[in-house]
Amino acid sequence: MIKREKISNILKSTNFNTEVTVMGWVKTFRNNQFIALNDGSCMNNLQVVVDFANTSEEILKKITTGAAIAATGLLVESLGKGQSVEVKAATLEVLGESDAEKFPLQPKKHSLEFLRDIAHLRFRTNTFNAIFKVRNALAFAVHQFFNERGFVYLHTPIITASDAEGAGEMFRVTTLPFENTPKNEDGSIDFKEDFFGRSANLTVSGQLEGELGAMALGEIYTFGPTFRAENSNTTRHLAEFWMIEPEVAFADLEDNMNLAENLLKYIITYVLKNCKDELAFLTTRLAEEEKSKPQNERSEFDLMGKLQFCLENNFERITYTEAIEILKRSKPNQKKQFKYLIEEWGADLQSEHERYLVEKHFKKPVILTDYPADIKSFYMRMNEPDEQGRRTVRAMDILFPGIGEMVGGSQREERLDYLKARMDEMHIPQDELYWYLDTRKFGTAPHAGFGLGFERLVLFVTGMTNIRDVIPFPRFPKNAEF
RNA sequence: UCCUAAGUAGCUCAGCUGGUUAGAGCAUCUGACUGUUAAUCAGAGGGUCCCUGGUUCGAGUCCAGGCUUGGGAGCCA
Repeated sequence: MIKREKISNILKSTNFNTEVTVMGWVKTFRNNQFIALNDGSCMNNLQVVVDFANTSEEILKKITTGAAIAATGLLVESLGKGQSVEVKAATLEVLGESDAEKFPLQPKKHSLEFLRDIAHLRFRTNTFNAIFKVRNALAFAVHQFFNERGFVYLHTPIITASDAEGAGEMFRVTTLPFENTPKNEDGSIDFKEDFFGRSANLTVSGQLEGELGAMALGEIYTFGPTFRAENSNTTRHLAEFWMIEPEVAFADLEDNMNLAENLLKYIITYVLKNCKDELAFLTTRLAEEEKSKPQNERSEFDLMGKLQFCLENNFERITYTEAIEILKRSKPNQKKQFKYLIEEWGADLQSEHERYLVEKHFKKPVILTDYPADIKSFYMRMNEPDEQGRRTVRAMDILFPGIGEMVGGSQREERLDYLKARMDEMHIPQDELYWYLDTRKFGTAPHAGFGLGFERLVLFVTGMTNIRDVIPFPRFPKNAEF
């Protein structure tokens, strides 16, 4: 194929009157003369000027929105106002036609709901072009951050046999037939006949395996798909999502919080530096959207301002107990505006409470630590009971404005006897997790880690509000199209 | 799963207290124009009113059930 010039390069070029070949998809064709051409290399379009008097009617008719074309001609300074350069097409080839009556994208605003229905084509819009460029940059920044610090990128399994983690409903993995399924004498399914010789599921977290790696490699992280079969219908849950899970040996909760905060700030800095056009576009997009909201619901920062603010300020770090005190004294609690009123220590925080802390009280990201043991997982390190005998664990959740829980993590319980006691208490079978317990038997050490929901990060950075719009092909209840 | 709103042309939406042939803007098609920026002007075509039942002389409109979607809640990342 003829070597094409990327539009991103051409728009920056000043090599006027040289011949170039460009290939891309037609956004609009105005006045039978002007093609707005996009090849995905950047957000902006290149104007290709067609000499319609000397171009066959047959070709002109095929230059429709969505068609793929190749154009060769001189790069010149634009005569028109909206752009600095343009290509005067000497030859024009239609690579792939696009029936204008059937192509669903028009040169106008489409609702995000409609675009979700045509997720296979929504990449061709400015908005999704920007979102997936930013998503890519975020992913790259994650790897760069950890690589610079000597972390090992560990590939934990996607299929797991343990269903003891309690992190949520799991998708079953099986090759057993749906009919005449082999049964045990008691009528239950005989998984010995199944592919793995036992029941298997898609992973809900790589943490336990990650800990095994950290207890030898020192510092590891995972970054892969995660699956939850919860019937969650919200703007911040997916059945298939990507999670980043670092795990660090010889680290406590303090180190863990520092790592998470540094990671988030590093990534945001990277994107501010490397995705200027995309963030500028998304900032404008969000501002437009905010215009339709009532004044009191609009945010005080625009998207860029919000990201900048996040970098310039330390995340607020408070304990659960302190948070409860703040919430108890808060106006919405005293005026009984909360749906769930905060009355006593031990209550799980509802999202209205988290939002109050983050969006009203502190107005910045908040790290909540030391939750009551009763509402947290078995593997979190137990604190000494306080003077009132209340038990807490060394957990931390990082809450972001508009997103809620972005990060959930903890210092891990490294003391074998404590861990076993907790597992018994929570009815987690020790024999199934013998391999996990082995790390505490042989050379146990303090360690800590967390899980960062990648799509939630993309939401925050792009200013989008529905998690289904920041992953190419979202999976959620009743939907696995594409 | 619960609460709530919605589903009408390719898209966004109007359609009153049930009434004759269901509308608009954009898109599409045809023609005009030709340095346009979501081009402009004139005309034309385009409908399983989400599905299944029911009430009624008559249902886009009312009732019941279902499906899907948006928003909120729960589960969580």
